[in-house]
Amino acid sequence: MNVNKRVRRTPDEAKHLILKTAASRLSEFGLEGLNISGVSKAAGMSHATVIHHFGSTAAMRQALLQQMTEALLSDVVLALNKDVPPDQVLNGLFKTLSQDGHGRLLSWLALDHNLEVASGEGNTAGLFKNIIDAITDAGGDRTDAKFQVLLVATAAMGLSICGGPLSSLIGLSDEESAAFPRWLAEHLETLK
Amino acid sequence: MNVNKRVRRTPDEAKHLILKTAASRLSEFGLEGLNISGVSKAAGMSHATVIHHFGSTAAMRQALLQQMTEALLSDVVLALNKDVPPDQVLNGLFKTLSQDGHGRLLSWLALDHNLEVASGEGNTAGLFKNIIDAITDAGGDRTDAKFQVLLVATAAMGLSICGGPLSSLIGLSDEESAAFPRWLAEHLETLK
DNA sequence: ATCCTTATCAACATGAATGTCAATAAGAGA
DNA sequence: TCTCTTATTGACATTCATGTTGATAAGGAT
Repeated sequence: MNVNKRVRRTPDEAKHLILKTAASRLSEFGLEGLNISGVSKAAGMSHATVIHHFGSTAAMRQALLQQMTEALLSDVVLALNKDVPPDQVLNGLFKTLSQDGHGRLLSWLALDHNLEVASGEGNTAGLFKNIIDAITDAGGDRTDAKFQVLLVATAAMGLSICGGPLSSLIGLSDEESAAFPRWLAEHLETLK
Repeated sequence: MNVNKRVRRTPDEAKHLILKTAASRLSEFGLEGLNISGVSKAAGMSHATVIHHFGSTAAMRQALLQQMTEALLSDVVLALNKDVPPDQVLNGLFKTLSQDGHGRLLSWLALDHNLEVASGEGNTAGLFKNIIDAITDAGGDRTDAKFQVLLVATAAMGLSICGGPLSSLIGLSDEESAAFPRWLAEHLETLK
């Protein structure tokens, strides 16, 4: 028979394992899967352990969503910093927002009012300002630039949330769906 | 003192009151506010009454989401049936999807996998086909038309979910935000 | 080896949500 | 007025998630 050997992780290992499991459950079951009992069971530990490391369910949620938010911001910054040609800024923003469930994260944050938004202390506003500056520098009206950013951001979010079902409803083949970002990028040029 | 007189509603009245309260709580607290105890308390009745009329929490949710889905489809059909000029089809679709929390409804349905989608038994696909036909009839490539529909639908959803926060992050004034749909409609023309 | 920190867990207590049941009363029809 | 249907409710049982506590053991330090 099996002697129940007790595993002992470092605090960092434990937190990483827990957050990894929580992220998996979030994408599978939605926000309602983000509870201590479910996550602890899925991670193969007792729920008391999770509470020991995070303190409460709310704190665990907060930690996961903050981690995801930081990943999102990091990706956005990455997509913009490596001297991207100005005419590719919107394309990069779109691709980033529609990747890795970033759009879904934003939706969860926006749809659930009781989630405290772990916004990057205002530097996100500066981020958008940079994007708009980049577009405007290439020539064009400032309001037009803002509208373009808004269009790209909202479209990327919508696509990230239910792009699959929408594509099949509309009757887009897989190849066509894959070509959509390129189409959008090309036509954003003509918008200027 | 007040003799607690017991109100007696018709089944339809009761169901309408419950669903109305549930809708209010849904928009205020998100999906987690859609439980029997909260709704019954907000509606001023015992939770046993809600169970009597709907049977279970899941059934109540189902009823509400189905009602909202029907309202959404009805609005979309309405926006298209009244001999809309073809060049206004996309504009109408956008306005409809970004109104009345329709986009948020679609997000909830898409984000929460355990919600059985009360889809309109495939007639939604026909609906989109009509839209695309209308655009293509006015002249234009079919794939382009599909892309336009996808862009409009996703943007409307994204705007409906977090248009407010995004607008302020981007630095759009209220007047500018209000002008966005018109801007999009005008520039959709140039996409053809 | 021995000690010490602490990650882990079982057991308990608590509270909230769900669903059941029998009793009550409101209103319609005879 | 009387009867019958049933909407409504309080009380109860059950399940589940949360958080606490004391005990245990894993692993590093001395």
